[in-house]
Amino acid sequence: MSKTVTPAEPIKRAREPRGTGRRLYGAIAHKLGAAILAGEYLPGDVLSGEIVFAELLDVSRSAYREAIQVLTAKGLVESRPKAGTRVLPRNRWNLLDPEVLGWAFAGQPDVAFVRSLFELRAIVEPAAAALAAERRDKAALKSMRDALAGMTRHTLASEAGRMADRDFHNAILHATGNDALIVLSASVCAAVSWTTQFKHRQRDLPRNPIPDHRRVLDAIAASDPAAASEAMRVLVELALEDTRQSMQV
Amino acid sequence: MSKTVTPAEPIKRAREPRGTGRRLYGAIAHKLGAAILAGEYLPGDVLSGEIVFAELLDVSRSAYREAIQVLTAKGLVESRPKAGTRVLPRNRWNLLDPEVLGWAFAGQPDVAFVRSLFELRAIVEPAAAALAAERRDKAALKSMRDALAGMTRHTLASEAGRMADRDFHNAILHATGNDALIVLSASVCAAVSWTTQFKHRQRDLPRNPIPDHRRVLDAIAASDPAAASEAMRVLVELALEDTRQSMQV
DNA sequence: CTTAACCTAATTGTCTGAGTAATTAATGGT
DNA sequence: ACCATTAATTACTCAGACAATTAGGTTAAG
Repeated sequence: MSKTVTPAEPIKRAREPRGTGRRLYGAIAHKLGAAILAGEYLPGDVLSGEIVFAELLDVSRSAYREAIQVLTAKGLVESRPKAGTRVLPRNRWNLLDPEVLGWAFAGQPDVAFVRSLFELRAIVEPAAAALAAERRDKAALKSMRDALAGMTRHTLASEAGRMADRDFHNAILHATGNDALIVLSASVCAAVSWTTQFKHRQRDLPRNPIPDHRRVLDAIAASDPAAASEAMRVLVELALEDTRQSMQV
Repeated sequence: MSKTVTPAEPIKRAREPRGTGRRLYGAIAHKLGAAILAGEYLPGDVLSGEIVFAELLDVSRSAYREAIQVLTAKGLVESRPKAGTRVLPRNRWNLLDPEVLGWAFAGQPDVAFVRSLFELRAIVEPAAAALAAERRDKAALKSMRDALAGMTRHTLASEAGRMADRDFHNAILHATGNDALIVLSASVCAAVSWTTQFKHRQRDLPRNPIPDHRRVLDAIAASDPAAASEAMRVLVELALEDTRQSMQV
């Protein structure tokens, strides 16, 4: 059933920590985007008119409209005169957009969606590892080695460690030299760090991830596509296994 | 070298055919987005301030700013007080966003980028076909059959035929039941129709695509993942071959 | 009764102009 | 040479008016 919805509370104008949205319109977009991803506003729901909604958020219509343009650009809503702006069906959402992904993980993420992401990783990353094994140059290998060193030094429980993990997967996708895959890296890496953070939020790491990563690196360094692909396949599968335990996926 | 850039000419206010951008801010976003994708504005370039740029486009600052929010949401530009709004490096662009993809193909698309897209298809679509073979239901099979019938009835030279082709690939990705893959479908299908249109722009179709598609459909209907994957692999490879001939990829 | 054309009202879209806040770059003191 | 302070530039936010579009109801015709 589609009904017209209103915001729960005004936007906090106080400077927020950072990352949510440095500017007012960004904060609004974040708030609404997260609400939509959390299922607070359902597809088909229409956001009560610009004037009343902006009024309730205690912001100007300009700022509200600019936020709506952001959501529109990401396929979350659509606005038409007389009809209002309504939440689009889920299949129109750009779920792979890094920012949307962030909104999805701002709340309790849907287990089915997390499973989808791992399935995507299971498809893309082994293939990418194989390509990387064929095309890697010295610079790319150095990036991977540095990232692995970072993962070893800091643990995955720390922010720095998760960033190193992200860098590792990022370096592999970059080594493919494929623009489309590199763009996917932004999404995949976001998924990696979010799910990793999730695992640690609930229990501490049951398994040392370094050996898995090292096998991938060694295969790529040895220019062995088949081995790289297989090693990466195992890595993603184990990661899924860990995640499954901690969030009943 | 990064310099400050200005628009070439004002926005045509007359009602444009359709599809470019139904609203003024959409038209501005389309114009600027296409210009950026075409390399007219290079990464690092800064768009001369809001006031002067909007003035030169002959639009209000509101409309201009809303357009910039769209580009920002897609990772093409970034705005900061005192620094201006500048074009971001290419690796920040959301190249898989359907709208960005459209802008990329609005001009002469980069051959390396087209090759990247085919490589992505070659990775994703066979895997998706395999998953579809495992999980397809009657409704999904019907969608595929209908799409294939549409491709047969209209030719691929017509818009309707290309839409049917799009529907076919779309149906397969939907049949996987994987949200992440379904989102990718929007991008992949855009790539499919754009490249197909490109092929036909230069020479007429050298080969009948129906048998290739039918083999995929039959394998999925038979619940044979390996055969579906292989059939799809061949299909994408042949499509790449055709495209390679007509645009020196 | 169904269908098509028309009108109206509601809502988003666009414009203008003013003032605020953030950030960079220059300035001056230590 | 380095750090705090200041100034200037730019995007950001606000307010209010008017225009353009269209959903939905109304009327007329088939």
